[in-house]
Amino acid sequence: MPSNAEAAGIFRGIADLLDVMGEQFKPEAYRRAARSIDSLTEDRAAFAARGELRSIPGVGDAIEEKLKEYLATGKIGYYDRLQKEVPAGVAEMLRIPGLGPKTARRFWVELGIEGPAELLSALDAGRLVGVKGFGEKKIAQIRAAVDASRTTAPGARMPIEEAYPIAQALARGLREGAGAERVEVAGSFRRGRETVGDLDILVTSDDPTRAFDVFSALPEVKEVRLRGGTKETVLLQNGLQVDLRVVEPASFGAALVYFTGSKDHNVQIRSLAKDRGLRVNEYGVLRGEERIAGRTEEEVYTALGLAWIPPELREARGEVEAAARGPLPPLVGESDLRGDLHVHLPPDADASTVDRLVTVGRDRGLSYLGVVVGGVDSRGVPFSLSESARQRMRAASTAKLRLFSVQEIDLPWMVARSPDPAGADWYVLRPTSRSPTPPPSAPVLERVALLAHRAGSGSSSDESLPAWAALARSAGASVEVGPGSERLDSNGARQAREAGLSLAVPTGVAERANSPTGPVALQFVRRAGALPVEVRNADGHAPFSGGRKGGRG
DNA sequence: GCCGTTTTCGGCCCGACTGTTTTCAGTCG
Repeated sequence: MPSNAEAAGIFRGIADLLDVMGEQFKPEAYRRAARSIDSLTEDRAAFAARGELRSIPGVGDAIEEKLKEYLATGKIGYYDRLQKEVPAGVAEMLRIPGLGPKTARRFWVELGIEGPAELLSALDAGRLVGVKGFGEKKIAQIRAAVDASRTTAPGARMPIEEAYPIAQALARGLREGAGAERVEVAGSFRRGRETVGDLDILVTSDDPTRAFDVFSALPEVKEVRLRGGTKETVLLQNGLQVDLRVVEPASFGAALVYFTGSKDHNVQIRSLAKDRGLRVNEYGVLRGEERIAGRTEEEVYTALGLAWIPPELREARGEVEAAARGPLPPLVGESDLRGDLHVHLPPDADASTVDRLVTVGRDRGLSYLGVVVGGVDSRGVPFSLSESARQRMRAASTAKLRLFSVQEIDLPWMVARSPDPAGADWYVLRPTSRSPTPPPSAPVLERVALLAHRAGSGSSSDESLPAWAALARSAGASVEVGPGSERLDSNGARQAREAGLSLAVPTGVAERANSPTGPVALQFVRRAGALPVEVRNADGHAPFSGGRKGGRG
């Protein structure tokens, strides 16, 4: 079955080839369609079946025809024809940073260079020397970029939970060292995308040079790529690229909107502004030369006649139209969380671990915690919380913060042995590698609060999800959303939500203070558009709290 | 190639940065 990602990939390939051929607007049109198809939560085929391909933003007559052709034959003739016109290597040269379609075309047409390898030998042979527009620096720059692109995978994206501590450290370094009043990490990081390609950091400072100096000297930074009056680009030790921009306070909101994106969201609000005789850029909303908004994001959206839109929703999926109609319903937020259904303590947890958990839980304003007291670990080995920790759970559970015991069950294990009914207040079902999809006759237990379902590795269509959804529904269980291999990503969460399932968010309450789990999980459910009422641990009641006393071990 | 509460044709975001330039082209985000 051809996937959305494959179709999007072909359209990107078409865009690259058209770029090299010197087309003006078609490449962007194909890329826009590709982005749109990539972000679909429903398989494209389902749209085709209902004749709704045209409802996908960026898909018109021509691209609809090509999608239909792809669905029917698995190929797109137009792409095949283009590939015959342009050598594959010419489009490959676009992957080299700093080398765009104009240059690739010139190399190909004027110098007969048909790919990165030939480019390298041309450089070695000195064939670029004396060519108009190619000075000494430019040639050195191209060589460095070609060399770098052979060793590092271009376009590699980093999981957001991996980027999170790095972003926190950079922001902290800027706050402490550069005296920046406001520091905000924008880009896809702020939108809570599963992966980030780079980081965009915005700061306010009246001394940009000092901010750049401080930033370049942070231990995470490997080298400075470029530095101008308002912007610096660096490469981190781990290969991640980070852009730092210094903006004045009167423009901070506009810059935040601009650099948070997404690209398609920005395009949409710009065209909206144009309709109203306004202009939006990273400095503000302008009527003629007069800046009418820019200090805060709210100001910017209001000036455009829009309600403020949470960053997680800024993907040009209808959020602009909704914000034009009025305020958006508030998405689930940190302050809505009442408890955690699924808290893991470390293997050596004792009474003092429980005490620390209680302190953090109280500080976070939570009113219940379901602590895992036993189950099977990822290797299939049974584990059990120590007796001293269990005793402290019973003692420390209060009306204000109740502690519940949770038993984890993985599916084959559950089929083989029924769990001790007295052992837990509720259960968490965990799939294992041995049970990718539940059997139709999977037994249904009582008091299953949570299904920790493996995410479809970031793909937008997860074929096993319907089976898991059916199991969750029949068990009355919620599905866990968040980073990691046993939780749904935001696409999965959106699908689950559209299927009417309730969601659950880990709080990261038992993890170290700057752990990404809680904040990233919250971003994922928000990207799925979840309201507090759709999130089980945000609805004010502990699951099954009426029937049993907490703290049984 | 897409799109439209002014348009079915004529637009298509726009500013920063770099390098090779004497006023700009290319790339990037």
